[in-house]
Amino acid sequence: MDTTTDPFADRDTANCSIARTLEVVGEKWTLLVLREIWYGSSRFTDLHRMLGCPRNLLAERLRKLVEHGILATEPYQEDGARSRSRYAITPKGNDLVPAVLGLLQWGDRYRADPAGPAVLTRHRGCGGSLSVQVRCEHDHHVRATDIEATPGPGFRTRTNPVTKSDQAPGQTA
Amino acid sequence: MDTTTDPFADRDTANCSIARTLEVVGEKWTLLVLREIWYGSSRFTDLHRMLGCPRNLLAERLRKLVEHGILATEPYQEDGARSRSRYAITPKGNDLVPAVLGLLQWGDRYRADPAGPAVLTRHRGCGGSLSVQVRCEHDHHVRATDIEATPGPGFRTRTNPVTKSDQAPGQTA
DNA sequence: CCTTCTGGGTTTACTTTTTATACTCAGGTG
DNA sequence: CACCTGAGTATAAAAAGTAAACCCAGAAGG
Repeated sequence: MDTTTDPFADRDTANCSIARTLEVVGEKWTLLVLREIWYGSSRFTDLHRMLGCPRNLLAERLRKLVEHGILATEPYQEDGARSRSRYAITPKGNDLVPAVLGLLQWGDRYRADPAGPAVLTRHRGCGGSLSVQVRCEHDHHVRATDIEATPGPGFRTRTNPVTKSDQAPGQTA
Repeated sequence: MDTTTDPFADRDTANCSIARTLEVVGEKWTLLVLREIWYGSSRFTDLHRMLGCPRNLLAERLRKLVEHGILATEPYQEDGARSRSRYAITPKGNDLVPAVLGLLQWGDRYRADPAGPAVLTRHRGCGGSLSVQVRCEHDHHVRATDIEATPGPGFRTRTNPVTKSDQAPGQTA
């Protein structure tokens, strides 16, 4: 590792989209709440029964997911009952599917039940089983070892809060 | 939701590959440790400096990742120094790339710096930028709303710990 | 041989999250 | 009016995370 010329060695690690995503969905239960909603639950009590998590945490997680526009509440009414609200996934929430399916795929490969995966995912209609893939814009399959990370437009170093194109290399700590 | 015929309504939610994956990599800092290693760090001190996380947590996370075969330690030696060990990602660890890139992609879309993503990922060689995609085995692009989940071979209900075709009902716990 | 330095941790005291369980509140039903 | 249900709040105890000090092995200097 050449730390003197690698711009990453001095980058501002707080400015990271992985970290920012985890700030929203990285707490315990959050991704599992979404899982249950994808699997068909939508009401507080159902989510609580399926997850077995503390009720206050469930309430808090739902609030945060709604705040961030990943879930939306919509009113519903069972007859002979007052109107209540339930939780539905939004398109922004659905954009988390590749990430979560990536976790599912890894778990299926390395940590599934001896009998096999508990859940199979299929393309509705065509019925084909799914996989999460990394592709480049020329549609090549990209293996982990063929990924190259470079500074983007929002890149910042620790010492230089904003990196513009004419930026001189910063010094190490 | 028809809870009387939906097998998912009574499924054993603990038997889930998403949950099992999160047991390994779902704790705070774990995925960020992997991020740093993908970005090029490998030594304890470098990881600690980049992440700014508590040293004991870093040690614990590294231990767990090694235990699970996601990282491996390998000895290295700078001259005039004793041999130490550093951390390298394994193929099993690299299989987490789609999931993590999924998180990155979501963060880039919804929570990036106003200037744009801090980091660009490219296909080495071809240079094309990357995307994480869900595809079916017939290579169709699959949108979140076109995903269907069905019970797989390891499927269990709460009341039936193991679901085989001929299974008699067992007791819980 | 003794002291100091460095990388790679461990210990400890403290704060924040999570957990479990009890309680509340707004309608609707008998 | 008492009671039930879904959807939460409140609260106390346990677990996880944090910050900062401490430790240890070997190399280097004196």
